[in-house]
Amino acid sequence: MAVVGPTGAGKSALAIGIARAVGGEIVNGDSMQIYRGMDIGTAKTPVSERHGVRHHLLDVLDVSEPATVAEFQQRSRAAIRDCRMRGAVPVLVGGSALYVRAVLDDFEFPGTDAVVRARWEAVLAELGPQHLHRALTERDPEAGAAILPSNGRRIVRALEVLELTGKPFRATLPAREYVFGRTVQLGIDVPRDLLDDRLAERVDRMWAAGFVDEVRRLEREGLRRGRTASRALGYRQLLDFLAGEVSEDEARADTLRATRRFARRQDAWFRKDLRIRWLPYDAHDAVDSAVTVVRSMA
RNA sequence: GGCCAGGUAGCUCAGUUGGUACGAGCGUCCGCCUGAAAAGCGGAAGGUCGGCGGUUCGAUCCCGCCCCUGGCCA
Repeated sequence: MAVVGPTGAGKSALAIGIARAVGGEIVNGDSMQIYRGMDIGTAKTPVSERHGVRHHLLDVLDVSEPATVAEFQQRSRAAIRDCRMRGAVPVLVGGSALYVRAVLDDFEFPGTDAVVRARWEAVLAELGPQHLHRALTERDPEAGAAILPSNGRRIVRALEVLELTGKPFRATLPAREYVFGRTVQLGIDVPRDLLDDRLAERVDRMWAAGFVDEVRRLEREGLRRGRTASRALGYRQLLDFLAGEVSEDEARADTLRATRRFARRQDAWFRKDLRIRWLPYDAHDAVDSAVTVVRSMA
């Protein structure tokens, strides 16, 4: 079972409720909660609120290490298999839509090579995305047509895959088909204006809980050089503040803005997945209905 | 009460020496997304240019009055 929805919708609490009711375990599907020490800013469920439910893939990376979807996919699937083998219901709690899909659906990642990647990135930095896009179109017209000339990141990856595999880069997402049997996704539905209010409160709470100090501490542990972790919501803005580039108030306002934008994007992404069963955010019987679903599949 | 600055997109502000507002950033809405995805990229919708009157062939830009905001002076 997967619990999805925009950030701040209440996924973690619902998932823990479900896990307790059916003898399940939580598998983290959040790209930033996998980092050790990123607690306040990622709204990681404190141990005291986990009610003894086992959590997988939390705190497994150092902030200076990069995270990747492919690696996450492997680890997450391993955790799910492990749960199933022990008879526990794995509950994937997903804030990161791509991560969730990479786990549940038939995603195959063609591999990567740091040297090849670095070379194309150097070309990108020097000549710009338009130039690279022409190079891509020459070698793989379909990928060239599917990827916008302004999107340097995707162009680089396409060229990397092309060079590595010698085969054209499939620039479109695979079909929505579960790889595991008996899979269900539950979405938490929150009206946007209400979500906006909640996110504002959440940012306030983070600040009150010492978010700035958390980032200051992580900065000493190498957050700034962490390719992935340094881009996390709030962390990025606070690093700018600590570097003296913006005021703390600006960092805070910007964090809220970015969080809202993110919530909208994630919501849009999940909405398109018609397999998701949506529950109202304030449904009192959410755990019960989830349990019914799980039982019906057993 | 007087003086100064200002009133242009939801917000912050550009701009037009009078001839259909070239606007920008942010926000909003929508779309794309396969090894950085809490990332990256794109598209769209929004404006009686404070109000009224005058000058003019024509005023957001000129003149008058009024209203509002901020600052200074009394």
